[in-house]
Amino acid sequence: MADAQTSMKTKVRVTLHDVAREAGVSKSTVSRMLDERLPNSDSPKARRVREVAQKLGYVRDLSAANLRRGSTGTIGVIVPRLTDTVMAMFYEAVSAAAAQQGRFAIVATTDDNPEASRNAAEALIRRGVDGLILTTAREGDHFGDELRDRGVPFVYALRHNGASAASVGDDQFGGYLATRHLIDLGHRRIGIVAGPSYATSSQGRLDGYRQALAEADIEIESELIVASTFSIESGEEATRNLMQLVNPPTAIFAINDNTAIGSMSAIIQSGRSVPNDISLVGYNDIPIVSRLPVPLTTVRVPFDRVAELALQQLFGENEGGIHRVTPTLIPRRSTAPIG
Amino acid sequence: MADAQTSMKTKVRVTLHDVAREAGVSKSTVSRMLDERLPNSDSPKARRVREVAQKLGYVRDLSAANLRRGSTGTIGVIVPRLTDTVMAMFYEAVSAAAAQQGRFAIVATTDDNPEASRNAAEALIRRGVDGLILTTAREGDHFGDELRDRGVPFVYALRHNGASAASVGDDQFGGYLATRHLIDLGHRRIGIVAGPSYATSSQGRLDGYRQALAEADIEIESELIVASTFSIESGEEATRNLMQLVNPPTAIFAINDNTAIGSMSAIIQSGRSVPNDISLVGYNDIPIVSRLPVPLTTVRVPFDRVAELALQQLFGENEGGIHRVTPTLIPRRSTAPIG
DNA sequence: AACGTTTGCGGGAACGTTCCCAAAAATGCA
DNA sequence: TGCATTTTTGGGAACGTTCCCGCAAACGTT
Repeated sequence: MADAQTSMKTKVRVTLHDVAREAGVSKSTVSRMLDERLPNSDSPKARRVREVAQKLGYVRDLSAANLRRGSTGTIGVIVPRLTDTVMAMFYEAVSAAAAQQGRFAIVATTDDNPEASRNAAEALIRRGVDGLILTTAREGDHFGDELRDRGVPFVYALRHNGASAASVGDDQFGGYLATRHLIDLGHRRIGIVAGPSYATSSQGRLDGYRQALAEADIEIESELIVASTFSIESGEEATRNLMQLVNPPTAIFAINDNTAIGSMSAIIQSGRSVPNDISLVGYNDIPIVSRLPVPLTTVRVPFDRVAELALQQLFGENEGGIHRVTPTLIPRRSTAPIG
Repeated sequence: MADAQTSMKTKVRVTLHDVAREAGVSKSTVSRMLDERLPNSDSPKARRVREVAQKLGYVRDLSAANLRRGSTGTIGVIVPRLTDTVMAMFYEAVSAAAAQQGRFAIVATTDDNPEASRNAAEALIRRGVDGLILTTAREGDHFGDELRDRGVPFVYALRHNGASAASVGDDQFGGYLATRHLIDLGHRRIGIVAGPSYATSSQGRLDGYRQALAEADIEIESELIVASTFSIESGEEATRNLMQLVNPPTAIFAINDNTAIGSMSAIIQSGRSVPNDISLVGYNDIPIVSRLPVPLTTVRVPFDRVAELALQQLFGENEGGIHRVTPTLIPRRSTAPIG
């Protein structure tokens, strides 16, 4: 700190006023010329101002600008945790999409705890975000109403609560794709690690599973549908149960890649192999799964698209309602024709 | 948006002035009573002010406060990518440590591109961060000098550049632990997927490897040391090379968990098994590796400690220099006595 | 009781922008 | 050229805080 004080460069902040003086115009003019929201003119005066600003190393003080403008150009993202690669991917997508609009995304985590979720939102709002993207929707979640009452723009993403505006992947279609793929490979006895009942994402995928089976005239057996969370352990446990059935499935659709990794572990521990004994499909295509010893067949969700849509919904160009983005199946070595 | 406008609550901002009026004191007093940096008194007047503030739903306008205070209480973190779970863990640790100081951490990614790194720093500085934590140090990196000249406080983390202040794990010791563990299990022919030469983290771990071998009077063979990046693919490729040696190693130390996952893949593809044929050690203990079919022995780095130290270095309570945090070995099933 | 010393409080000037508004300059048209 | 209209410009008032400073009240000490 002492260093900074005594450094050569007198660390005086270059202000709008300095630029104005140097360029021989008023600060209002400079402000206008440098306003990134206006189409920037190329009149000689404008050029000159920009040049001078550049030369003096002027950077707008965002605190001051925000205060005056009454908005911060910041959007808040709430995720359960960043160590869940899906959430990291999504946040990066939001961040990129926001940057393209000249906005900045900041993130807070909740560890899937509704209480912490409220705190996180509070922290972000205090920070003055112009809008909130929530990935933590639960079934009977009224958090959105609360935000609406407070006048904070928000949109759900990845999961929805059935009511508020949301941008999500088409989970039912994704679930359909995954299951259909297994059916096409000849499997008739297909288990599903079904995820939690509170999340619309897992429910949607489960619906897709049912739809595909119904379409192929395969009876839906409840013993093949095992609830779980989104965690690896949970996938492992659920799959262990499936493996212990008198008549175990020949294929498994896991609700996401994490649970699929757990599944794979359980399958191998039961002395079976993927895909020879059991075919396995995951969901999300997180980077790691394509590099596993047996690369995982999975469903890819275009998160950048989901992020874009969410932003559009936040900032008006787009209607409310629930927007769904179409996922794609990525076939890999973990699925094979029934042997 | 129309909704927000027409909502019941006239969305007038509650300001310091309103609280002052309601409580019958001046705004200076309110400001003082509500200043979180001062020890908050419990005089009757203070109580009253807090009470009124609470009642009116006052929240300080951070833009205004930041403008006046000249600092934002925000610290910027620059990471290559958040989809690298190590970086996500570290960022979460920083975020938590910052919260404890009443600060807020924001993050920008660089995709390991020095150019993008500069942009990221620029964006964060524009955002008015009080300090920067960089995880992207490279060998002859002069970015730090640049920041110093501009008077921006910063500290390197996880990797360092040999000169500037940094908070890192003790990589040499970690590398020693990993290698020593393999030696203790009877291995004498130990390969290393050595990571890139530009990062002090991988270099340190490699030094630890050498140290352990030297200590055990095992000759260091250059064919057992294979450079790589930090990626899964790279680990896979490096390990493939090791497997093709006339006299392949009986154990491998991979520079991080990602490369270890790649390694495992290559080992299995070569028809060998972990740990029966080859013992394998990773580094970082990212959540997934404990859940792999064969749980991975690895070295755990206390990221919360690293984060704390980094913050201390940023904000003065701590000297510059390079602070090292001691890692621990986490033995799991991927390592076994030589057969 | 008188006098320094601390403590608490309020007025008001910053902080660096943006944006309203009135005035000036440039433009168009007859 | 003269007048109406558009565009550009600068002055100055916000935005909501914090913090300096002066004053009054409370406190101790002799």
